[in-house]
Amino acid sequence: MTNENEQTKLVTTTRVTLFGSWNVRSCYRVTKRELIVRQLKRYRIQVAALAETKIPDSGVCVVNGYTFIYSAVCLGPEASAAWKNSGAQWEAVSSRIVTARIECRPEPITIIAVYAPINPSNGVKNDIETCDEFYKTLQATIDKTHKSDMIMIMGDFNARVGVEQANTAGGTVGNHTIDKQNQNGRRFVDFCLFNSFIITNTFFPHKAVHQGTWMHPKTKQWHMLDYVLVNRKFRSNVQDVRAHRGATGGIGTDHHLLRAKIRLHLKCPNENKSIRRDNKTLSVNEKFTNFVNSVLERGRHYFGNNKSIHKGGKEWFTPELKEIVDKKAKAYADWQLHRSTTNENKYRNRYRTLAKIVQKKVYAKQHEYWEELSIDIENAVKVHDPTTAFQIIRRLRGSRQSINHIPVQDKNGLTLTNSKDQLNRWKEYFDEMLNVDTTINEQVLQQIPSPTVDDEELSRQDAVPTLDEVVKAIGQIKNKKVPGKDDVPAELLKAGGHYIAEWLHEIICDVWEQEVMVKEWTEAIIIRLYKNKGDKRICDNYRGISLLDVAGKIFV
DNA sequence: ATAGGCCCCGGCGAATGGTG
DNA sequence: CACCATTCGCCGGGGCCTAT
Repeated sequence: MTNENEQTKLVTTTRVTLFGSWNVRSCYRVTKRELIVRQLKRYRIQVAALAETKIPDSGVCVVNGYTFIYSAVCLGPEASAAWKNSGAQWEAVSSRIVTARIECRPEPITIIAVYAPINPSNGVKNDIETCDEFYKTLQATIDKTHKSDMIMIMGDFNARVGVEQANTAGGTVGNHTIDKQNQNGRRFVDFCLFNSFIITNTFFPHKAVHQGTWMHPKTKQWHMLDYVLVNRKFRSNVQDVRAHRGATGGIGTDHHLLRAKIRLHLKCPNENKSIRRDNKTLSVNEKFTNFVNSVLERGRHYFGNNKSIHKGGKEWFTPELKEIVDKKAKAYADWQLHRSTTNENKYRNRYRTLAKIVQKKVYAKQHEYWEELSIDIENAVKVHDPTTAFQIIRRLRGSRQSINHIPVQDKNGLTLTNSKDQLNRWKEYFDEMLNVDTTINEQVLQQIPSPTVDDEELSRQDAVPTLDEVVKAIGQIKNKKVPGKDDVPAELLKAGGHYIAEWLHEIICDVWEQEVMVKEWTEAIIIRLYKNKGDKRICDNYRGISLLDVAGKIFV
């Protein structure tokens, strides 16, 4: 899909893969994500490190074939395949650092996407501490990588590398710098020296406009703040690094896209081994991942923050919208061209009006899709559940023993270690919700009249809560207003009522039967499911309720 | 039985606060 | 200064209650 035509023919083993580093200043909304993907596609970037995504959680989602490992890495289709092929490892070390490992030729590559703290202004203690912490974490992360790997650290370092460092820094810094060093810059170069990384940006001669990635709003000076680092021994693999200004206007950001040409070959499977069919051979975790993928992603659910979950996909981005976004991008380019001329204001205003229109339209679109979402969920649940999701759940449930008995090997591989953070986070959510809603908790629990039949049922068959019970619980919640909050789930329940209930039931069954670990997983699912509604209030309530549901069943 | 009032909510723009 | 997310405040619609 990308660069077959030119490079592949030359030398097959050394295909060029394009890497990007981009401060996108939010990829909070899925609309924004799609815009980003669009630009990445345009620049044929397979692996991108995004900075300032403003996504508080970590996790994985897919947009138009691009895999977002948020909060910071975005993988193109091929890279995604290669990544999945090599075990889909990722880790959100901190909110500022995300790593992913991909099998490549000649060496596996560890990508570290970073977003460094801003330059501490005149020794403010807090800032310095965050910087220290950041570099400490980064160092620790590097220490953990495979020694033979090619390591690429990409991202917004908020550091300025000085001309004067080119000579002193022992080959770490090239001759093509544009800045005076600042405090972060010093730290940054020290760090590179220590780990023998090279700052690839500075090795390639370009026009100044193709080097700077960010313009200081006041001084109008362009600075090089985004960097691509690579370990020294892989220096020769880097063919070029430069900034591309064209991508900036398409999404609202003030940073330019930094693109690196790296000579390496992504090891993707010739056929993306049909993911869902061969379940037998899959480990539990893979099953789980598949489950999440197939169900959540199929329904196009994006989780991450309560507002940003909705179906993504093809249709919202209409030609009309596309056109206007392009127009906006063009307007931005024009504006940049006329900076500090008499006409600047004209171009600026044009850009601004266009930007406003785009914002409005995109927003409208998004809302349309939220509207459709309930239907979407219903369909997803209705159509895909019986065939895939439910099966997977059952299989999951069926392989309960294996979950319990399978040694660490199965669990540790990818999902567990890497998403430890996530699990903890979900747990936090869980705890939080429970704590916050304790009052409601009681009320709701009282409302659930603990049907006697169900008690028998419970003890009789597998001690699972029955579907009835779930339905009833939901019904109760729906009918009866919870004081202080409103009877929100009605909508969603109306849309997906029965199926949702079944779904919940399945999950609760799992929760009921299985160990803590799995419980947390399923809770995660539940949370995500209910976060899908998009609206914050609904989310909160629903999530609360669903958790209460689970909690009620489990703990009472 | 119907009309009118009240309340609640979602939608939307403007203002605000925070960030680089 | 530009951008982003959030909040505030206003408006209009619909449901529900009540008064005639």
